[in-house]
Amino acid sequence: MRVSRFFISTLKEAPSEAELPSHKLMLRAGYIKRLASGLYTWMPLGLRVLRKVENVVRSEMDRSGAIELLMPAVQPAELWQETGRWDVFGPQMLKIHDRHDNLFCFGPTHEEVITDVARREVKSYRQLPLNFYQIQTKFRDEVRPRFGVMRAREFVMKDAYSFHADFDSLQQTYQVMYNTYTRIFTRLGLQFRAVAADTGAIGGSGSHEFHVLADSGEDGLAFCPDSDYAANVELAEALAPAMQRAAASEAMRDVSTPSQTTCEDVAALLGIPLQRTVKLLAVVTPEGQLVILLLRGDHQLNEIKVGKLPGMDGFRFAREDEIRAFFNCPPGFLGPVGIERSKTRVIADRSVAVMSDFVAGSNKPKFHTAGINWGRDLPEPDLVADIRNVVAGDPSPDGKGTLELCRGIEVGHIFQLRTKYSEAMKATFLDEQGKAQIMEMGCYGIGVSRIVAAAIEQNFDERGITLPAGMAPFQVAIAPIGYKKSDAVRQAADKLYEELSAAGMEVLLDDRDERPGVMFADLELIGIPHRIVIGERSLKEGKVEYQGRRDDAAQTIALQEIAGFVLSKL
RNA sequence: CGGAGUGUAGCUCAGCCUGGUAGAGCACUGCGUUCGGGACGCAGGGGCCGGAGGUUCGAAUCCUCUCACUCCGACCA
Repeated sequence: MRVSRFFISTLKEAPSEAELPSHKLMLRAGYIKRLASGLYTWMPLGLRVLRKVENVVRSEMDRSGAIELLMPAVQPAELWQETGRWDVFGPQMLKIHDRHDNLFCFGPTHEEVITDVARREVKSYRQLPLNFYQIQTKFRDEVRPRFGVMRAREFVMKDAYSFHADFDSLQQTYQVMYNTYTRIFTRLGLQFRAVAADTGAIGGSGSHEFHVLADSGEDGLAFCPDSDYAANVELAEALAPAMQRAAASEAMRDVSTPSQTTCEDVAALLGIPLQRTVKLLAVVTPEGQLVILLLRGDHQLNEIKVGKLPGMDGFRFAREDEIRAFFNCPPGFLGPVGIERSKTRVIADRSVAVMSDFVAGSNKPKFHTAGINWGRDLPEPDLVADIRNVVAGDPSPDGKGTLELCRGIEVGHIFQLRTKYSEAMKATFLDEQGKAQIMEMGCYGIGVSRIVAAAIEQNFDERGITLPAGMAPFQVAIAPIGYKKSDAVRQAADKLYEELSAAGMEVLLDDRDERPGVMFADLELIGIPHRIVIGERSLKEGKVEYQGRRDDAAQTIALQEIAGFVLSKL
């Protein structure tokens, strides 16, 4: 491709909305342009990168035995009403209606549509197993789109759905997909980790997420360096402390905390470790009951774990007026002592249940209570459960060593759906006995457009994007110095361009006749892995200059050898 | 959804407090000089100062409402 016939629009300064390196660089390099919140145009350069990712995903999916199809982006409401997800999915789903006032949505995912395909098309166990996939634009009306295409509302996803005669078959395909995903992310040159995961709104049983490792990632991951345990923090279990609760040694008494409303401030004032404090969170169940959650001062609530407790699915945090009405005390001084248990439930985290002589709010403004002990000062909790996020240093749930934490960008997620959708939509087949059976299902997603951002998050330097050749928009750039002025340079550049192109390389010839600095800056910013500079000076000696995008310095290569040299690099 | 902040040229931003003819750098057009790391000079084009209402002789500037965007939070009581 000649730059004069292509479209490159780079920026010296990044638009102020961008925060992450990948977002800034994608805007500066002209990969993407923002249209509205969470909506981006893939400009020609960025589209080339997106297509490369798509192609790797497609080739590996094909290789795994999955079969590509393409479903409509717009889906009728009735399908979603069949599975009950029309309401469950909530405001994340973009609902639209046609001229006849029929309801549709712009598909956030395609379980319903594909299950409809399967129940119409699959009659016999002989047709199973099947694994369909598509690469398609999805729309999810995110609460807070951010980081460019990392968390966009409209994005490109590869979604696959498998159908099985039995659970064994599902597990086999699940494992094939696990291996396929591992191959895809390895081929793309990404540093990633597969972790056990929560199933969220998609549902089902077993589930793994694939995360690209990055400090800017929105997900916390827990892993054990001494074993193969790895899980999303949402899911990672905090084991019950091995220690027994110590006997009470202090008398319970109120302490003045005039302006200390957080555990941190109270601990600092009293000169005690944060681990000696307990914080109280008031939540409300869908039935309207106020429930008290207790956590150690240094721990964080895990809302997903709470949501899985009996009666707690769909809980929300109490509003301040509800708190004042219940405790007769403003937030900041709430505690578990003296609570009328008949009106509430007290759920204590496992680590809180073994505490003694602890400090919590007093339910009196400007005071906290110290020396609190279970049994003596208040009844035992109604429920002891794991409701906190694990922290670094917690024992690994598999009993082998301690956990470490890191952050990741979720780029893939595989689920064993089992019969959640096939049952609701009556997707059945006839088994060997001619008896109707419900199909087992799996589903497997990859955030194709997100991968582009995640890959750049792992591959950049102060000059721009440094994507590996498999993902870069072009593989080789030719930068002629004085393209229009020097016949020798122009002829050599054109000839080399033809030669490399004929060899099957994706070559970008910078024939803009720009000054060298401008060319170099652009080519580095947009991330071309290999650059050949042709100038009059070295050309007289039959030489050109080569520099890899990640090299510190250029090297001189004979013009006759450069094609073979670059080819060997690819 | 809650909090904070920002909306002025394609991009980055100044001007606003203290109302009085709308600015700079980059980008863009033309001419010239330059030509191996984002050149220089001269001459240009480009703005309903997010929108609506109000105050005022006069509003980018003050007031009210509204919309959009960004960040933080959505739990730490």
